[in-house]
Amino acid sequence: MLKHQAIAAKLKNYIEEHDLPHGAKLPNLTTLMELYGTSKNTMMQALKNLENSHVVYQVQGSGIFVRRRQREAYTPLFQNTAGFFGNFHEHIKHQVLAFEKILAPPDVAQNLKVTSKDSVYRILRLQILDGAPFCLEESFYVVALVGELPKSVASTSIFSYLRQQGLKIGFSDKYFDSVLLDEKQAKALELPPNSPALRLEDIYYLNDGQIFDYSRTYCQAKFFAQSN
Amino acid sequence: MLKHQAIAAKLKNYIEEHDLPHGAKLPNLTTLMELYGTSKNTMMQALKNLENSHVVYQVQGSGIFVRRRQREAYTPLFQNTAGFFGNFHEHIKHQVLAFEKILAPPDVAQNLKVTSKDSVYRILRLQILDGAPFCLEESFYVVALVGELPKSVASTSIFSYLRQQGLKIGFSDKYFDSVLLDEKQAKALELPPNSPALRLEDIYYLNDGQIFDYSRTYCQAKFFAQSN
DNA sequence: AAGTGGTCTAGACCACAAC
DNA sequence: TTGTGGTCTAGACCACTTA
Repeated sequence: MLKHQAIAAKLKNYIEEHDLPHGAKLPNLTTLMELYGTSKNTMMQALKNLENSHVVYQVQGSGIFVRRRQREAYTPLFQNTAGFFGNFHEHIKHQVLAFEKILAPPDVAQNLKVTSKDSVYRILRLQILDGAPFCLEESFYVVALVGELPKSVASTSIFSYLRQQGLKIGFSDKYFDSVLLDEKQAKALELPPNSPALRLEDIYYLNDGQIFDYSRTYCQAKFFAQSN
Repeated sequence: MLKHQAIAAKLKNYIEEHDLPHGAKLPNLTTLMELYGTSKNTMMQALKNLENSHVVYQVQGSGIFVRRRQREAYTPLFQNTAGFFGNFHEHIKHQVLAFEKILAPPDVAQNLKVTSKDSVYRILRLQILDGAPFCLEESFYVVALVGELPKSVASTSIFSYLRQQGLKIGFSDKYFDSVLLDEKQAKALELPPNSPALRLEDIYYLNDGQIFDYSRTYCQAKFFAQSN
């Protein structure tokens, strides 16, 4: 763990443990630097992390203050630098509805930038959070890049497995809009048909810029995002 | 303009002018530092900007590469550090459907953290992009914080006006989910009733942590966001 | 082993806010 | 005017990739 991340975590903990209210003033930069035994640059970076994750806000010439958000029940759209549902992986269970190796359908091939003669894994899963259906996810992995996948990985975190296999996951493009669920989707999510839902499309790249995963996720959750 | 921002802008320009493809390798860090006459830290910061705005990706031990996204027609959910629709303000026209000073309705008062005896401006606007309805926005401003607003500001950028008046706008919380449009909303947006749409709720804070604006926006656009 | 990105430091200097 | 956050630099040292 990097030093600035460790410092950010400590400061965040301090704020949560002491339950500091919105607007509470923290010690000034110099004091924080001494407190955490670090340089100005590193302390600033730790504070920037916390600013980006809604924990503090900084006002030039004035001070550093605690930031609290109003609604706690919303799901963060992006968890810091982790991917979608970064910190939620632990709480989410997967029910595998389909696991097959097929030739890439045309639209999938296009998104993965492969030909329709290339093999992909198609995995359809229901994500379950606290016992209730949360998201319906259909994902496609390029066999040539991820290698052979045992069926058992589908019920856990596929990304963790791939990382263990030595794959270097880089970054992703995320596209989303609002749609009506069709009958099948609604049924899987235990919602009435024609319910509105968020559709999220992800294109995941390896470290070296190659696309290895395309996925479509449907969910009705309420999301939260931050901006400065 | 900060040095690292200026450098980021130049490098981005260079990539676009030369239409470099996804995966094209850029000069190494040391070379870039010399090229732009700056220090390692500042160059890294410029590159981080570009990484966050999807222009490049960096691979430790390997190099710095051009990143291009697949779909260009999507609206960025967050434009760099600017707010929602940061760079789009110029292209958006506003059709004012309501402009009134009222006592804060209960739900609005709660979101603004004021009492229902406090006055707020209620402004209902249709945002028009390239001649077509794009978003329907209902926003509430705390009179005690923003002062008297001339009705004419509603047809332009209210935030620009407030900044001119000396208000320091700080940050915002953004909540969103997917809903069905009711008849009125659909009609305003020229969509069939019961169309699905994205609902975005924003709570805007001043520099000093006070809430001055709460707004609800409905739109059917396709959005784009990035993650690393 | 050589090359490339990434983190951290110490200190100079700048910009804004509060008094 | 003083205090506070914010930017930039130069250089040491670390971590990863490539060959």
